[in-house]
Amino acid sequence: MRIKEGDKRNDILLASTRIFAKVGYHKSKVASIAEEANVATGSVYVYFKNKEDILLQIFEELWKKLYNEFKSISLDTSIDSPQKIEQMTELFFEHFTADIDLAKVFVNEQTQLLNDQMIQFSRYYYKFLDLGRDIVEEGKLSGSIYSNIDVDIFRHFILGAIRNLLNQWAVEPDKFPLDKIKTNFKSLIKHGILNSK
Amino acid sequence: MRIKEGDKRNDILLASTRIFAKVGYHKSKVASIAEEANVATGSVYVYFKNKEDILLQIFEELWKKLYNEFKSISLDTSIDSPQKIEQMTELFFEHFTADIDLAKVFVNEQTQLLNDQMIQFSRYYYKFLDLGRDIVEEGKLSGSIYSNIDVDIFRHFILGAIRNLLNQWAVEPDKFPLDKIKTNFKSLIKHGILNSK
Amino acid sequence: MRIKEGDKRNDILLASTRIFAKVGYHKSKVASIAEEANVATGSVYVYFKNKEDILLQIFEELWKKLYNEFKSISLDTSIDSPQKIEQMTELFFEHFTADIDLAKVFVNEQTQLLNDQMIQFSRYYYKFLDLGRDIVEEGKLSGSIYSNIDVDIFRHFILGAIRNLLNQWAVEPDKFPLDKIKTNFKSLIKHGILNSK
Amino acid sequence: MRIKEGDKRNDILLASTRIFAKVGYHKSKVASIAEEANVATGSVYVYFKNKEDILLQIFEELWKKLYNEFKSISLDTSIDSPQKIEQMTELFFEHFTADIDLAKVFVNEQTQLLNDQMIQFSRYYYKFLDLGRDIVEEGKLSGSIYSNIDVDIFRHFILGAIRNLLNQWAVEPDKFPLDKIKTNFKSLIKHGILNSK
DNA sequence: TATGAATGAGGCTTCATTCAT
DNA sequence: TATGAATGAAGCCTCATTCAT
Repeated sequence: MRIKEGDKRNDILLASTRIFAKVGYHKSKVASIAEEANVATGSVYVYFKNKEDILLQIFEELWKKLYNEFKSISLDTSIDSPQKIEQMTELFFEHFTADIDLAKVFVNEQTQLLNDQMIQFSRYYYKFLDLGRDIVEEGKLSGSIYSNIDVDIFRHFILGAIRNLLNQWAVEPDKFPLDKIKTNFKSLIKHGILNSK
Repeated sequence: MRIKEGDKRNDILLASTRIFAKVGYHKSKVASIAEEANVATGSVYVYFKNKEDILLQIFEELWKKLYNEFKSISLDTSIDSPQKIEQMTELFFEHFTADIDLAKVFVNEQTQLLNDQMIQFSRYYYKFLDLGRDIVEEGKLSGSIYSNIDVDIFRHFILGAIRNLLNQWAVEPDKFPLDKIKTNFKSLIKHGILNSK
Repeated sequence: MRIKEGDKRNDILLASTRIFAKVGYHKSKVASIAEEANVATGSVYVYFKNKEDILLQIFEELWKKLYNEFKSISLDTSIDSPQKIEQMTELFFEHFTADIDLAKVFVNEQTQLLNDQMIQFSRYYYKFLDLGRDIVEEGKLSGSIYSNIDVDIFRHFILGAIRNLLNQWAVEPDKFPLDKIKTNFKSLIKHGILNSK
Repeated sequence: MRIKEGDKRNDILLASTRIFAKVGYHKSKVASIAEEANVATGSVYVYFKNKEDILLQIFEELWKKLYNEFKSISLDTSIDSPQKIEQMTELFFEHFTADIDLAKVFVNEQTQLLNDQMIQFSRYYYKFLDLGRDIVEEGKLSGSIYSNIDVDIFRHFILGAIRNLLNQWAVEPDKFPLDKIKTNFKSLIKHGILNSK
């Protein structure tokens, strides 16, 4: 007996994340998702338009949450731009390492889906990207960040790097412990590799 | 008129790269590949075990070439480690921007394939990664690269960043001109974002 | 209007028997079976693992029925062993001549399937063979059957003979009327051909 | 280097018999046959119209040989009908037990092929059957064989029994040693099972 | 005759989606 | 809403046969 309405939709989202993480979106079967969610196959179509819609909704929820968390950092006037980037990075890693299946889905499915379904993809993702831009712009203006850095390129630089490190962590958590990843990541973003001393 | 040996296999590889780039591996149909290659459907199976094998062979050829090109840079004793990294980056961008379809396939399909078929995936990729490690180690020893950088993490940091930038370039070449990407990328890798004045 | 449960599975079994009888198992197409059963192609796979499974299930049902019918004869203590053999023969012919398609499938497909899928083949067939052995052993002990007859050989002797006669009847029913077959068969089994006067 | 012409055709026939015996006619691939025969795939079609033709030719050679061997027995006036049947039985077993692959092909493929290709099937098989009829008729006339036996039915009775016993021998030679099969078979044909003492 | 790469029709099976209940 | 049996379009792959050499 379900506690309240809406549970079923969420069960399906959670089950899908698990299944997508395990075998990949294209090899996942709607029937398996339904089974994993303890729901009838047909019920999936009560809550979602089709299989792709499930994936889109996973990303919708993901970016909605991330955007909202990031927004408060973005609006904080007590810290400077590089600190904001560091906090956002921290938050980003935290969010995904708390849910390894979600991390795998993000790493493996977002690029393709984005290329295919640019129009329908979560607006929150684009708003999230905008937040990033604003923060970097702010840093460039205040002089804390190199002024010659292209904001758009930097955003995709950093996202790509994070994504790949998350993937390595998800695949081999022992070889890539989170602390080490985060420390190195922050250092690389801030100072690069050159020992300019 | 029979075409001389070897051509058909290559025709199929080229056609597959085009098709995979356009619609993605999973949505590609073997029949479409055959048509694009001007070959009968069955001929695909003369040269490849199955559809996945085509993708594996694309990566085999890709990494074999890249590894060999990178090896000569790696062995060059006249340049230091940061310069090697810069040259390798340059070569990497060149290789993929010369073949936008190959770039798309690399960006969109490699991670999933690697997760699924770790064992069968091109050994040259792993040898390529090893080259990268050696160069960074060398730089750390010689003092030109920060000694606290973890080599494994750095390799995946840089690869992820490049991959995502290649993707942006492939999707919106006008918004992400190659020169701008390369300049920014090199600067970010070398010095990071902090304006240390 | 959905048909009540159980019907579709049986429809498919009956349709398969007809199709297998007409063109042989290997030349039968799943699509034809589905059409003959007034069912969608995919529905076949709701009830059966694959095409071979249909054939296995046909034999499963066949030998289950035959075994159960034979068991009651076997247990009857009011008749002696030769009479039991006669009754079983009678029943055997009856069962197959009542369903000529089933007869054809039995005649044409069982040996190959048995050689290929010994493990999955109906256990009822082996239990049926055991019943035959028990009856002959019983006859040998009571003295009504030659004691020098090897039971295993006799079982396969008689089965082979019946099978081939069923085949002739199925192919040319006019040339091989059932009564004649049965009379001759029983006589041959009992007394052989020698006119020992 | 081949010794003489005609070898290749025979190589293919022998290879086919082996392959058909091992996996069954329908599951045999022409390419496998060619490989087994050390011949190119295309060469098979130099000597045979198609795959089915190979099977037909195997049976053509088989029944031609058997017919010729049986004819001399049939014409021998020094032995009576039951003795002829015994000799033919002996010959039959000898022929197949000398070539277990041929036995398997005979057992598993003849019935289906006969049902499908009645017209093209070896005339020698029908002539062989005729020999059998003549001998039995002769026995009935001379009084050595029960006069109420139907010749056609008897022929198929005996062929079916032999075929099934050959199959058992081919599958489990240890459980069904040839001597035992032959002794029992002859006894059953001659006297049946009833202990009429 | 001999070859074996090339062909492409065809079949089995899968699985997202529907719909009668 | 919820179900899950039923659907049938679609795709991968096989393999008998051909044919240019």
